[in-house]
Amino acid sequence: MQDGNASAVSAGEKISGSREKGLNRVLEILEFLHTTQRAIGIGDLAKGVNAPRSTTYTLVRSLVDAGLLEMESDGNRVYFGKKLYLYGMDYVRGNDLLRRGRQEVDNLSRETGETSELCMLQSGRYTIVHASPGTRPFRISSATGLQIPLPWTASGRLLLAGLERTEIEGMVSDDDLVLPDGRKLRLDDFVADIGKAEVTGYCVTSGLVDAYTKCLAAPVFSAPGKVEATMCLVVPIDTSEERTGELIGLLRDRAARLSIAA
Amino acid sequence: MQDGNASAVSAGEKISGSREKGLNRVLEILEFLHTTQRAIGIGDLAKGVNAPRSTTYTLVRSLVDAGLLEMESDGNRVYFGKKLYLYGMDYVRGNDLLRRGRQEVDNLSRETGETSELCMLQSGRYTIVHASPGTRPFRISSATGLQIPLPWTASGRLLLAGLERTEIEGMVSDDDLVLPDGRKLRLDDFVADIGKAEVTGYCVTSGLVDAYTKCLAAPVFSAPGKVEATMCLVVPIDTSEERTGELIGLLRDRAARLSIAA
DNA sequence: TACACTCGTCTCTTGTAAGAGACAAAATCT
DNA sequence: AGATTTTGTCTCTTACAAGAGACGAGTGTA
Repeated sequence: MQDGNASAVSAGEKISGSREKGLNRVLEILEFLHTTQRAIGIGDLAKGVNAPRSTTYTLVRSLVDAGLLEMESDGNRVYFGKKLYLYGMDYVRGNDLLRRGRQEVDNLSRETGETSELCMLQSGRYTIVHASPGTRPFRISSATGLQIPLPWTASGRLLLAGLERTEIEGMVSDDDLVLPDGRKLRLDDFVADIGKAEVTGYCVTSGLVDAYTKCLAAPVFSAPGKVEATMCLVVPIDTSEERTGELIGLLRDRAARLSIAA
Repeated sequence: MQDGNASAVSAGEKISGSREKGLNRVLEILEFLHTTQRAIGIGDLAKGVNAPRSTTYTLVRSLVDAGLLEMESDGNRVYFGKKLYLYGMDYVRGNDLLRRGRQEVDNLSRETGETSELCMLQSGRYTIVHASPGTRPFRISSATGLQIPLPWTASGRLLLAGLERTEIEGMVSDDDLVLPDGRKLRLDDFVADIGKAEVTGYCVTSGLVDAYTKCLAAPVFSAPGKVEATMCLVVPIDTSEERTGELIGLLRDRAARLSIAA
């Protein structure tokens, strides 16, 4: 059953090397475009995923023909195509949690004026699946699809609830424990946080991703004990105790509502 | 550049036959899931795209590991995965026209109460890229991602504006000319319709897809003369001349607004 | 006008992935 | 309980795709 199978052992990378399977090349291409977030020339693409140029041309042509990628009007650079958008919408349609979660997040940020996000694990990485900006003058950064080390976030602590310590270790690299400001988190503390978050049913982190915000998160369950996603609010770090409490209450309420129809 | 290259020759299908490239198999799998619109067992999937079972298992595993597909909780059936959703959102972000088009369509259907759609060509096929349902008691069918023969729609007539007759023939099969009620359209008439739509700057079709609706469409240009998309409204066939005229005016206005910042 | 790039296409070779098929275990039917 | 189908995994062969590299055309820069 899909357990820690050989290939899933994270990085791997196998020293680049020889004959690579076409499909893998394609997966790398897609992932690369996801990180660049913009159209890119085929030559650069080949460099970026370090694949041979000839191969890259062939694969890109297939993908463009299939509509997964689209050629920019300049006839050289490529980026994601309509087909991927359509498949993505299919995913949304087939996924109640995501569809309703997006809705709740949008509501929440409109009602509170704060930045709100829906987060999930995506192949072992913390991922912001949907974000709604809030109305504060200074924009709190956060974009859909962004991937962040689990230990930097409140949501990360909730998403790992119920996992064995060894499993957690497997999902968190040493680099992940180093915060943006250079401080290093101890794994023991992180594991302890996870346990605490599980029993309290929410999690707050202050000044982890940056010094000026704190992050409030509540779990969304797909089954008793199984955390499928989190909803969170990103607020200024000097938000009062009182308001923070209110927001957490609201957040937990909405997250619970989402949990119902798993 | 990219002109009618060998592979693009539509159907092809090559009588199924022998060794198929892995990537192609994957593309077929994705397309198959797009048509079924729901999770499906791996065995059935193999049948559906008629690929060997062993191959299908291998490919599906790759795709699941990569997050393009997700395994249903029953551990057998698969459907689209979060990665595809994220890539799809990347596409939206990188595509002004789509982003603003979705917005306009939502506005339009809210303001008029009618079903509204944004349509584009997707590898030679007419595709409903975004749809917003409208408030009428009877739901007019139309789903995002739906693909319909070009001659059945008003939008189809606009999207082919400016193409040579031979190009049009290449994009329309004989089957496409047969309407849902069995009537057969003459290709000449269709080509004539396209020319007419181009000069009038909008298009109305009555009772083509079904007997109870008419379809109003207006073109969205990405460059002078180049129709990139259409916006359309689907209304009851007995809508008065007067209201139809109003709606067309509104539609053309909004479509023109979309055309500005190509 | 030479020089140093990158781009897109082609050809040829060989390493390897697609596929056939066999298998045990699980699920489903009778 | 036996019969029948389906599921997931494995092995082995060979057809063929990935890759190396050469080529001409295009672009910039010294």
